[in-house]
Amino acid sequence: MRAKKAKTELRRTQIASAALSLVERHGLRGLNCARLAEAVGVVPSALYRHYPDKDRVIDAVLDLIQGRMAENVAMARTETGNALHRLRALLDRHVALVLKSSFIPRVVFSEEVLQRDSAHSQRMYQIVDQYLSGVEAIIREGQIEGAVRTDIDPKAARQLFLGVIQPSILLWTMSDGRFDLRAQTEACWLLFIQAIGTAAEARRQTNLASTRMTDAARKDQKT
Amino acid sequence: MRAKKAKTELRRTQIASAALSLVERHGLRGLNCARLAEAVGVVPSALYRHYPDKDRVIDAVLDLIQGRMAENVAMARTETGNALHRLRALLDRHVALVLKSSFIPRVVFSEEVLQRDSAHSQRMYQIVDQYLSGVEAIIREGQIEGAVRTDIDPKAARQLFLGVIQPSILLWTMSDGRFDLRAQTEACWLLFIQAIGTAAEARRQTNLASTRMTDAARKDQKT
DNA sequence: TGTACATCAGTGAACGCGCGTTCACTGATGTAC
DNA sequence: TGTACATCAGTGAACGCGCGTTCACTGATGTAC
Repeated sequence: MRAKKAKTELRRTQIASAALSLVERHGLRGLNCARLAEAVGVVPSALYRHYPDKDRVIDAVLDLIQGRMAENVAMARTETGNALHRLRALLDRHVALVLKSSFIPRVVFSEEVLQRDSAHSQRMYQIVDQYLSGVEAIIREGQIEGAVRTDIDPKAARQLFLGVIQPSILLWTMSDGRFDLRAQTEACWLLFIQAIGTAAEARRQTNLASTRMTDAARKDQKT
Repeated sequence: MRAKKAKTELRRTQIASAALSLVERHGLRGLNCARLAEAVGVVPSALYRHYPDKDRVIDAVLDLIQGRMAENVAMARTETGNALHRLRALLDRHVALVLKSSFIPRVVFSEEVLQRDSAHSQRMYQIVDQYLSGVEAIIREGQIEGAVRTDIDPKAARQLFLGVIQPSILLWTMSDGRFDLRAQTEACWLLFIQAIGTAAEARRQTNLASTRMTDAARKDQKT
């Protein structure tokens, strides 16, 4: 059956978002021309009317991913409460994104693209760097607000923020569900607060955490 | 030219270590039958006299990798000084391994294998878990020695230890050398110490770090 | 408003590449007598 | 100790698969007169 003709501008966005969807669900490995064409509703060779090659499609996917991550940061920054609350909100969003079975953070923070093609490495680096710039901005605000210690290096802190999430995602991916992603990031977050929070904040967050834990336990008993 | 015949037991180890060497230098992507056979000095089909398929070769590589990482942990644990020194030694070994252009840690702590085949995920999980068990053991020793706070969760701490290294390796890989791996892990290590070290140790390590930094600066001026 | 033509998105067959793997063979090495 | 045979590692050609990509074509859509 012949697909209805569509303007190339429309098709380009259709292809890009279909590609993103495939990547979300199956990782970059799951993105091939046959599947992509099927998702769009055309034949594989038709893709070449709109993109010169597959790498340009991947570029488009990276653009969309960058947008989503920027959105996550932007949303977190609108949260009420102090800088640590906003950081925590970003962490939760990140975890939620992973649990929503989205491959996006796995793709960005893994090395899937890197080895295949070093041109995409640059883009990836830029995306991660932009994300971490957002983290750093929140941390600096925290230093002004008095929630974050002023004697710590914001560059190091933004790096370690990623360290709170990334290893947990890794192990969660490997473990096939046995690894408790939420609990582990929660535990690492607590340590992170001990490292960067002012003394008062560190105490406050520890108390908050134990509240969250008993809340979760109560919820578990109910269900 | 016909290769000299060799006992299959010998060939098996030759193939495994040639495969490891390829993986070290080019990642798992760089491991294919043609290259592997060439490295061993036989023809591709000859490999099938010794391994039933490529996945069994990868298994052998994972065995070797597990050995290397276990060795790293074992060596670090023989270091003099307290638990934080030993942990720091392990961190240095890990970074050194990466800088020695070895792909090993990248392979293990990335998701390269995972998506291709979930059978290998299990093995990877096991390897990482064993590594982190070593880290956890050191942390618990630290709690007994009084170098590590007793009110922190060793499970979380071992996770965050990985978080000190992994994101830095990621960015270093992407950045094509622009990212300073040593400096960044050093900075994250300092934060990590703030999180898990007892108050006295945290102060001590901060001082040590500033000494290391001026040492490095002096060294830089010399060269 | 209708006709003639140009444009351009969609098609299906085919290509070339890299890859893991098979298979009938060769010939060196080891073993039994 | 020498001969006959079995074993088994190495060979090269070929296969099948998945993949990205090309190309001559079709036919719908838009445009000029």
